[in-house]
Amino acid sequence: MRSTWSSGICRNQSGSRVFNMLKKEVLRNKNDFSSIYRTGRSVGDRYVVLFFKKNGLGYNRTAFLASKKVGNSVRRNRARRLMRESWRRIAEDLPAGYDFIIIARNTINERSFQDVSSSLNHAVRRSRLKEQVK
RNA sequence: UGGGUAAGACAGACGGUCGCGUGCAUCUUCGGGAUGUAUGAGGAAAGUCCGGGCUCCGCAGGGCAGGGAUGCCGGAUAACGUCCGGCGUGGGUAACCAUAGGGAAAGUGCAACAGAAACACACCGCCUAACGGACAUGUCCGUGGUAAGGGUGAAAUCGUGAGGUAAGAGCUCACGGGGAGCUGUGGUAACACAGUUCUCGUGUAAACCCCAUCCGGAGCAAGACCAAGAAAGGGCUUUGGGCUUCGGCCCGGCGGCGGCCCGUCGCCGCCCGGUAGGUAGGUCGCUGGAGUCUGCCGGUAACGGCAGAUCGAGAUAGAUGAUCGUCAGAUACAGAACCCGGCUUACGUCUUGCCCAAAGU
RNA sequence: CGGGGUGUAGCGCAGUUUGGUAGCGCAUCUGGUUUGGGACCAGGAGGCCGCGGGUUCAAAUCCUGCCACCCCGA
Repeated sequence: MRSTWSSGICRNQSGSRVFNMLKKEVLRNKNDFSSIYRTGRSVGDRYVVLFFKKNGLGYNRTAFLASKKVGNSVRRNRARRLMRESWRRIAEDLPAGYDFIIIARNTINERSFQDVSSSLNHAVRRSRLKEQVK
């Protein structure tokens, strides 16, 4: 009876599915990465940098990166988890057919979920993706 | 109470909501979908410093040289450079801690600068008994003796006292110190203690070396398989030499087996780009093992034996997060990547034993 | 994840094998030369030899732990 208690957040009752990241929505090919870096657009904010580009598919693909500049593996994992959780809450409002790369800056250390989430929201707003769709 | 020292434990818990990996079951539009359920990082997962398992190099073989590692004794272990218990040495008021700790009377090398001299020494100093010379009955010069004193140095011939002497010297003696040999006692042994004989110039082997013991190379990106794309074609000629019963055998060449030899395995002409590998993907390897827990027994201990119970990650751009509440308060170092045993390094909280100091009873 | 290498003056490098003096080039500073500058000439300063222990009388060098950077392997 999950749909009963989660009716406010989950869209099962209203017909659309719950947002989960499927495996095909993970960006992993090396050529796609260099293509996005070369010809895609980018938006930077205080804690994250967002790259994006149209991919010609009917769905979005996303990658979360934290380089060694961020810190050791614990800090890198923490950064990616915060970014992924933030992304999960806004991803279904984004237009379909894009590739995204979300990169952690080293300022992300010691930051709370609230900080990272608002930073990522700010970056998405500045990217004007939603206006482009309209 | 303060300081120190040793050993051990934990690594927030519980509940609500959303989210993630994997196993299993069911459904399925077969999609790396859905639902349910179980489970889901560490004491160091780290550094990659050692030791193994496993895989490939055909087997992992022998000898030699060379190289590497270890190095008190006994034990533990699959093994170790690890661990345990002892011995010696050093440090600390103590509890306790550290210890690459074999051999320098097998040989070679090195010891800068300073200093006269660093396997043997005479610069200053002391003496000149013996020998030679001069003046002349005592001095000077030569020659020679001397390591007690000065000075140099990290290090200079065992220390103190007495005898002795021309002056001195383990030259002699007393006491003390070091080393080697022998004997005895205790101990499995390292070693300790006692006696006795001889002896008294250093350090360095984390310098070469000697002695004893051990060591093949790479590493899961090892390696195996699957399907896909692409290529497996042509020419010159008779294809290492010999024998042949046409199966092969002997010799030779090339290559592999970390170096050489032995041994062994594979291959055998030339040319045309000239050979069979390369690219990206998937599956396996991939977690049940020197496993974990409990009890009993043996052992000072490391550890071992027996019995019972139990299954606790397996990702592949890489799964543990977000948020709310309660507990007095809530966290440092930090994330499995083939698997184990250690070492080292990083680090929060708590408990216990012991030592020192001060005060009180 | 695994394998290998390098850290010496502001920069680029010797010296480490065989332990005792830390050196070279460029840059920098001072003086000379020039009307001035460059070039040239002469002189000087600048180093806890990546960090911590150990061996040794003595360590950049030998041994042993850390740290940082770089390279290679699908």
